[in-house]
Order: sequence, then C-alpha cells, then structure tokens
Amino acid sequence: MALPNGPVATSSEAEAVLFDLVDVYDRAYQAAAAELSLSAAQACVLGRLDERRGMGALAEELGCDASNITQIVARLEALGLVTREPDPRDRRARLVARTPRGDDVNHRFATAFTFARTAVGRLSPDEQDQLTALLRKALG
Amino acid sequence: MALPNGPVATSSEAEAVLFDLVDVYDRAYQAAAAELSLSAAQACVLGRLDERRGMGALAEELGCDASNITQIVARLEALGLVTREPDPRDRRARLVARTPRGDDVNHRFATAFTFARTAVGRLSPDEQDQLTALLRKALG
DNA sequence: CAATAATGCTTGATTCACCCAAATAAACAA
DNA sequence: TTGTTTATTTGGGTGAATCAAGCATTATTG
Repeated sequence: MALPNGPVATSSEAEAVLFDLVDVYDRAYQAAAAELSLSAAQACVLGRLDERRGMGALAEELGCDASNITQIVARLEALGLVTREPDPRDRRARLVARTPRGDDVNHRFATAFTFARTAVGRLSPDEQDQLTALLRKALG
Repeated sequence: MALPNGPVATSSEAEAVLFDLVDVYDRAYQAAAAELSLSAAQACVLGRLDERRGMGALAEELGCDASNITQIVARLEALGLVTREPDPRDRRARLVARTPRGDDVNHRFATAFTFARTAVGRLSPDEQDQLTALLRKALG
C-alpha cells in the first residue's frame, strides 16, 4: 500500500493525527519489509509463525482467503524461509514453519521495523499508559 | 490490504494497541471503499480531488509513481467519477477533477468511513486533546 | 459399511496496485 | 535551433487479493 488510507475530510485534529499515525506506521512497515526484500504480506505471515501452524489457521487469523495464504507461503517457501510439511494427524493439512533462515529474517525484520517501538519510546511510562487507555477507549 | 501490518513481537501494551488501531483503521477504510465498489487506492485519490489538480501533484502527495496514478485515475475516469482535462497553461499536463457523480460517491465514502470519527467520538473533548498531544509527541 | 457431505488446501482465472524503464510530447534554456 | 528537463503515458513485470472449481482426505449418517 503505497497510497495512504485517507484522510477523508478530517473534521477534528484528533482524526487528522490518527490518520498520520496510520500512514506513517504502514509506510514504515512496508519499508522495513522491503529492506529484507519482502512484501508487507510476506513479512506479516512470517511473523505469525513463531509456532508451526496450518494454512487455514493463518488464513483465519489474517482474515483472508486460504488461496491467498497458499500463494504467499509458496513464495516464502521458494525463498527458503518457510517449510510446508504434511500434518501427520490429517493428511489434507499442511503445517507451515519457519526455517532457521526464516527465523533470522524475521528477527531482522522485527529489528528493522522500529516505528512502533520508537514512537512509544518517545513517551514516558505514564504517557504510554495514558495512550494505551485512550486508544483502548477509542477502539471501543 | 487484507493482511494486517504486524504485529511484530509487541514488547509493550502500547505497541500492541497501536497495531490494533492501525489494523482496524485500514480494514474499515477498505470496507467503506468496497461498499461503493471502490478500491482503497481509488477512494484515496478521489478524496484528494476537492480541487482539480495535475497527475504529478497527486503522485507526489501520495508518494507513489506517476504511472500508478495514471492507472488509478484511468479507472476512476472509466467509472465516470473523474475527468481528465488538458491544462490550458501546459499542454503536457492533465488536470483531474471530480465529476458530480464523483462528488457524490466521495461524499458517500466519507459518510461510510465512520471509523476515525466514531473512535474519536468515544473520547471526551479533553481526552481528544490528550490523545492528539500524545500521538503528536509519539510521532516525533 | 457405503454413500454423502464437509474440510484443507491448491489451481486457474481475473482484477488491481505498484514499480521500473522507455517513449512521447511539450515547455524551457543555452 | 539544439538540447534538456518536465508531465504523462505505455509496456512489462511482480505480487496481493478474491472467486470458482477441483482433489484428497476426513467425517457423517442412513
């Protein structure tokens, strides 16, 4: 997503800064992935594989079609970052797991994506708590 | 973006709620666009045409390649939401403007994308100010 | 148990976003 | 004028995303 999601006519300052936040976050995420020659989607999937899991579980958690996951995992597999083994309990299913290289790349991605960490780090512990509370309330 | 951007290993609660916010925002934006049979990118471009402007200006503001804008505007034009007129001052350039139907669709999109408005609306005016200040500080 | 249905995943087809390199045309500069 | 920059488009390519259809395999159930 190179194009930002918004802003619509921002009626309040809070809405405008919310939009800024989302935009900067998204761009930072994509840039961090790009540093490792990954797409945002690939980085996302890779990041969800701390434990091995099935394709379907990934699709459900990520809220997309299973065939989308098939595609993304296939590319990660081609990059040697992930393996797709048959599930011994259900021969229809495949268990996806990161390879050691996948672990390494994932770790480097987590390091490269500094935005959230940095942003939160600009706030004092008290302020962090306030922000958390406000955003929770705003999210409903 | 059906796939979320994150979370990486979220080391703090503030980071986690930040991720939640971004995810929900992005999905809401896309859903609102989809209600009007628009992609998020199309809704975004449409929303930037309160005044007519050139392709290049759009590309620069949105931080993407000019050819990307060409494509998106072409689709909006095919939908009858936008016109592309020659710039009388510079015959290389094209000025993009919303049609009346484009105005209507854009307005309906702004109405459909309730997320930011709703989220901010859950906070008191004081809290809105606090949130604005905290996010500004976090953004650096 | 055999027929049927549901599940897990893949394939194929399509649309769109996005980027890059190259082409065109017009403005501008020397 | 000649050459250069500028605004946009075109063509080629990758990848995300969704849908429909297909294939195994598992689960039902009559």
